[in-house]
Order: sequence, then C-alpha cells, then structure tokens
Amino acid sequence: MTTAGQQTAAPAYGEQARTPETPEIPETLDGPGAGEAAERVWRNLRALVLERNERRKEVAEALGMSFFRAKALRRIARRPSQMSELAAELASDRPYLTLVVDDLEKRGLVERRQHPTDRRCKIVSATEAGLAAAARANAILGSPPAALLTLSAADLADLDRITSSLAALPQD
Amino acid sequence: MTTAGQQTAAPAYGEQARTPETPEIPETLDGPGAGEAAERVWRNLRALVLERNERRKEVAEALGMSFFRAKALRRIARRPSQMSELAAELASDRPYLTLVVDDLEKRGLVERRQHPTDRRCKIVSATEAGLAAAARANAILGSPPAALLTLSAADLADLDRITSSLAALPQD
DNA sequence: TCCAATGATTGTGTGAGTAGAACGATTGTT
DNA sequence: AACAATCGTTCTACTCACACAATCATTGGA
Repeated sequence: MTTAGQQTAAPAYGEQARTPETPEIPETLDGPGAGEAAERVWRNLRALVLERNERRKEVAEALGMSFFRAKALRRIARRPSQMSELAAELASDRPYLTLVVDDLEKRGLVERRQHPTDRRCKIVSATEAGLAAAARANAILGSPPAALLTLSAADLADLDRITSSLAALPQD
Repeated sequence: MTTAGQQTAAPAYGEQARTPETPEIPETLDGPGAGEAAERVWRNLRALVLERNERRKEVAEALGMSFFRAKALRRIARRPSQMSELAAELASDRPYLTLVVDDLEKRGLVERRQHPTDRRCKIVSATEAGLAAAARANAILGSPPAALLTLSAADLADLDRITSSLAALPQD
C-alpha cells in the first residue's frame, strides 16, 4: 500500500523538495494504478478546497464574527432547532454553544423561543437579519473558484456528474 | 449572479428545510447553466473534503499534537527553512511559531541550526523521527475517502485528468 | 408521589492561536 | 562609523473553543 508523501531522507537546506509522486496513468485503471490515481485525485481536491480556496477567514471578516459563529448561524438559518440538536450537529460543547447563541442573539441575528410542549427546551431561529447574514456567508463559501470556470463545458459536465454521484452516496 | 443558498423567509420550527437549488443541467453548458453547474460542483467538492472527510482531528490525535503543529512539521519535513519563511507560508504569528518550533524540538521532531552565512537566521529541519511523524500525517491526510474508490475506472480517470489540470493552474 | 433523567445555563479552567511591544544580535546601507 | 533594518525571541494581552462540575427547571418513569 502506498503512503502519500513518504520519504526516506530529509532534504537538506537549499535542495529542491523531492516530489516522489507523478507516476504515469496506466491505460487500464484497474489494479495498482487506480489506487495511485485516487490518491492523486484526493490530493488535488484537498489542495483545491483547502489550500487554494480557504474561505473561512473571508467569511469571518465579512460577518465580523468567528467562523464557528457563522457556521452556527448558517445552520440555524436552514432550520430552527433545539439547542441540543445544534450542539450535536455542530459537534460543539453545549455550554459553549449557549455562549455562541447568546452572542448571535445579542447581535440580533437569532432569537430563542420556548418549545411549545416541553418547557425545558428552547428553539433557536434566525431573524431576518440573521437570514441575510447567513446568505452572505453562503454566497462567499458557495462561489466557485475561478479555476472551475476555466474548465471546458464537457469537463465541467463530467465533474458535475461525478461529484453529484459522490454527494448522493450515503454517509458512512 | 446567483447567490448560493439565498433564502427569502426563515423556515418555521418543524418545517423541512427548503432546498432552493437542484436545477436541471442544460444540454449545452455555455450560458447560465454553466454557473449553476460550477456552483453545484463547488458545493459538492466542499462537502466531500470538509464535511465528510475532515481529517484534522484524526491527524492531531495520531501525532498527539495540535493540527497546526502537525501542519508546521509537514512543511518542515518537505524542506528545511528559515523561521521567517515558515511564518510566511504557514500564515502564522512569528512569536507563536517560535513556541511551536520549541515544542517540536522538545519532542525531538525538528532541530534548529545556524544559517551558514547569516547569523541572524536559524534553519529548521526535521529529524528522522520528525520525518516519520510527518509521513504518518501525510498518510492520514492523503488517503482517499472510500467514496472515491467506488467510482468506475472511467470516472476516476476523468476526475484525475480534470483535477490534475486544475492543480496545474498557476496560483494568483 | 417520588426520584431519575433531561435541557439549558452558569461558572471555572485550560490550551491553542493571534497580535503587538520590546529586546538583543546581526546584517545592510549610507 | 553610524544608523536603519532584519531575524528570532521573550513577554503580555486577548479571543476562541473545549471540557467539566454544578445548578435549576422541567419532564419521564416507576
């Protein structure tokens, strides 16, 4: 099994970094070549999304809040929820989520209401201002990088079809 | 210009979240359809890389250090560098980088040496242990998600070709 | 009726990471 | 020679996010 980026000696200062990969793509991708192709695809995808088009800072600055708050707000804007639901979906500390929702509420972006039938629960929903802020964050995060727009129509269609099929797969 | 995720009214508690997008793909992708396709591709790519295959926590736990430290170590393992170079490439606070390299050094993963001709500069390089740790992080980050392995050989080849061409584009 | 469990909150502590000021050693420029 | 600039470090302050204990109000179950 190949391990991406594996090295056997440290490059010395001033030497060009070694680039262990870039094997030629075999004519048939079944067999060993498919694994290498998948690794290359994954590395390129990660570079595209994480290294070249990191948008979190841009979102945080545009909204004047931490990215985590913006993330929470985007989630709340999608569907009002209980605090416990939010904590679970955001994989967040419940007490800290209380502080985050406090802050969003203070900014007029969300509001808390009593659950209709369970007085222990609070329902958090987005205000109009919150919806607008979430839309701004979504616009930033959702705008494709220029690189995608340089693709030919055929390549974009291929990418669209393939990524949509990947997105349709069940999680886990 | 379309804005991804734009909404006009907040869903009420208990209502299904609205899904404003999923337009049909036009037969020719020039024109308005190309923009929507690119947005969909981008959303799916982000979901694939960020939402479904977030590896930072896994790397941090495997190496027993923060992800930022692992990131710094991976960078140092690629090519020994001056502190100022590292700070620039990692987009980090210089004083904080001193602390991070201190920690990596204490763990025996990197070492500092004097620059051969400029005594102000320190060169940071990875030790054998550091190379091994960086390789572990790279293996975790570099292993493709199972979803990629379910693609047909033709689809994987298409994805490989397209993402490699995207990767080859110059960075702004 | 009584007690366990739940939901949300308050309080405290901690590590990570950013930011700026200041410092000493060294190099670059005039 | 003198001074500006650079490099790396020390120091301090701060926010962010996580973690846990404790609390109170409320609901669920025996």
